[in-house]
Amino acid sequence: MRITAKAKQETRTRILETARKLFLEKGFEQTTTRDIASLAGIAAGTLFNYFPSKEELGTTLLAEALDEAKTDFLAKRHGEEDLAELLFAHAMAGLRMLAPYRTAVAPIIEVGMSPFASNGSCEGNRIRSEHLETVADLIANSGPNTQPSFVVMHLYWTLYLGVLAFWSGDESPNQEDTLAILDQSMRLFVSSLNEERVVKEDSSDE
Amino acid sequence: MRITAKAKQETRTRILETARKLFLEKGFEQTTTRDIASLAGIAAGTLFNYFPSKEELGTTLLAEALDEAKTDFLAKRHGEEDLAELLFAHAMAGLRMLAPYRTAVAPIIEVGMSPFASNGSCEGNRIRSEHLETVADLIANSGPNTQPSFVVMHLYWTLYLGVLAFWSGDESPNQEDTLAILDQSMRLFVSSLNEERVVKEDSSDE
DNA sequence: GAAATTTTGTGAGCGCGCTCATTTTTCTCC
DNA sequence: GGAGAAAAATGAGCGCGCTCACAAAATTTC
Repeated sequence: MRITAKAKQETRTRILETARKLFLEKGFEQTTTRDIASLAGIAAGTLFNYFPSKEELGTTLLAEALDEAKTDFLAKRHGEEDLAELLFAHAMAGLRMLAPYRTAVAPIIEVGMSPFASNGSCEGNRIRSEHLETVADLIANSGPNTQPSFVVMHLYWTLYLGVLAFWSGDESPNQEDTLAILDQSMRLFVSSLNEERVVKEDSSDE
Repeated sequence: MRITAKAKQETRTRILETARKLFLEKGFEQTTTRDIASLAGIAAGTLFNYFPSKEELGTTLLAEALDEAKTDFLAKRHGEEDLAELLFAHAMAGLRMLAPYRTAVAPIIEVGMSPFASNGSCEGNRIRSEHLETVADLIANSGPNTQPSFVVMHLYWTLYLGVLAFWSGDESPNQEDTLAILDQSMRLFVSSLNEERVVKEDSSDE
């Protein structure tokens, strides 16, 4: 049992590494699952014993990178900055880790993480909820209003995806235009948060 | 030549009507191009003489609805309201016309109108640029700063897509939650516009 | 260690969107 | 109206993601 479990794990990572290699080499859509399978030394169907879809293979790679980014971010001390700066740093940590995939991620993010209900990628959902959880924590630690509404969180995710979309196609040197958009998006988000706080205070009279 | 041109037009609209019917009946992804073709009385391949892709068939339907919405919106007088209200009304006009498609649009919008560069649907691009053009006009007529930056327009499109995404899955009665999100999004956008105006005024000193 | 059982691997094949060589129809010109 | 050219329709077929009936291998049971 031990041997088999280990072998399975090895196959899984071999598939992941092969997929990463090919996605980066030829792009996500130009890489076929048969390509990945044959280069990984397994049958075409076997790949789907390990990952339910090609999409999920992609999101798993992104999730790995973003998990690492999250660890990095939480390891650093972020004591005195204001919320907008924290959110900026948080998103930047993710972009840094995703950097190698930048030009290849668009199709993966587009359908794997989109706010449209259709999406069913479970790794994509995990990425979203983990990211939003961190954001909610940062908000909670920054002011009196502990629980941001789901409307606000939807707004955040919209803005974040907009940044990712821009970033994935950003042709400016070192993607510096992305920094401007990210900065503006996060500050805008914080201001909408503050507005909601005011509204809540108002309505708490009744 | 006349006769053929007319026949072609008829076939084209028959395809569109058939597609609309089936998309609404079974959803976009559950409808195959063969379904559409056979119900429209043409061969499978003929469909692609009229539309380059299934995706384009979908975006064409949306574009029709949104064109009509635009006409409706521009016909009404919008004299005294402030910019946020105008933008709200503009977006609402679109949502009203898209209403029948609400639960079916997600996959079409997701890939046809997404801000991700990958997308190549030409009707989708037309929808975006027409919509943004109207928005830019509304902005221009509302204040001194005639030309909003492309960063701002990107932000607008991000927020608008976020609203569409929410709306397509909104389970609240009459999608009233969508109204709240739309309102908040548009007001947020306007406030970011004003911020940019201030910044521009500041930097115009140098 | 053989038999039974469970787990894992396999690849032929399905249905999809879409292409393209070919056939069929329509138009043009005398 | 018949010959030739142009336009349009056709459907067999491709490559894709993915499934599934079956085979092979590993594990458990005796």
